[in-house]
Amino acid sequence: MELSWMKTFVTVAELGNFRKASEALYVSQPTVTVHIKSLEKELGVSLLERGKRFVRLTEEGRIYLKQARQLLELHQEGLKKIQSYAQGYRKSLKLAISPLIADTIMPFVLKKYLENHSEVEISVEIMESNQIDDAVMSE
Amino acid sequence: MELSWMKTFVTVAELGNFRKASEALYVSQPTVTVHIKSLEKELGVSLLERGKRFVRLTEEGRIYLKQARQLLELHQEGLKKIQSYAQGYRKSLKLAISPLIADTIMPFVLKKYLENHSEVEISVEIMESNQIDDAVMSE
DNA sequence: GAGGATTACGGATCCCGTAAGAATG
DNA sequence: CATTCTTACGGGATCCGTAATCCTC
Repeated sequence: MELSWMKTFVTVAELGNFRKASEALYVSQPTVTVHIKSLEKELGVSLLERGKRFVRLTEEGRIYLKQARQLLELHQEGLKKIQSYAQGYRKSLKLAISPLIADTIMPFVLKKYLENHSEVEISVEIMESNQIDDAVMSE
Repeated sequence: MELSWMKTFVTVAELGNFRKASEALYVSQPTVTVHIKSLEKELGVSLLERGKRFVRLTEEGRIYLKQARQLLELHQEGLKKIQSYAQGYRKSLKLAISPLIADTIMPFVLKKYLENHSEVEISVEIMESNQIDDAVMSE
């Protein structure tokens, strides 16, 4: 299942016209036909009713349109999320430290850090040094 | 963007192992490698950290895993919804009728119908006969 | 004949599996 | 040398655009 098929379908549904959709998506008209057919074949239902001089959604098409929109939306969100993260944005930081450090150095270091990174959410777990290795490995 | 890549990724993440994933998905091991690489390339981030003797999610991977799961779930729901509909299940019925009918025949017919189809949700719109044609055409 | 969708078709690309390679323990 | 992931490679399928066809106005 190819997401671009859904995008094509949604575009056709919105523009009500294969040619306009092909222009909006910068592909040829036959490609639109093929995308729609592929989608219909994979779903096993007919999504668009090809009238004489118009294209209309079938009831199945109307139902699936909602789904496809949600899916594409979710996908876009995912892309955004993952890429903003990759660009360096962080919102949480997990720390595992030994009891000794936790009582002595850490409070001071943490205070300093948060002064400069107030947007970062920090969670601290206190455990023995020899457990930290495993904890990190197993995330 | 191919949904099967996400499926492969989720499977690898769950099984923590390319080979096991390949067996679970009934594909060869290289195919798993390729799917993951394709996904990583398209997202522009590294999802899995290939250790010497293990495979682990990167932070990006952890974030995207949630997304991918949601997306696949949504997709499954969509398939189910559309196919149960195609099998004949209906839950709503829209009617457009003229004022005269609405006052005379319709109430009786509707009552009868609902006695036998209690699961169907009906919405009635009253409009002039000559408008009904256009309304149906434009859905 | 203009406009819009489908079908036909050819070349480029992609996809998957097999085989070989690399790295680890 | 057993296990596991990656790279190489070849044949088949797929994908897209151009061109031709169909159909309606």
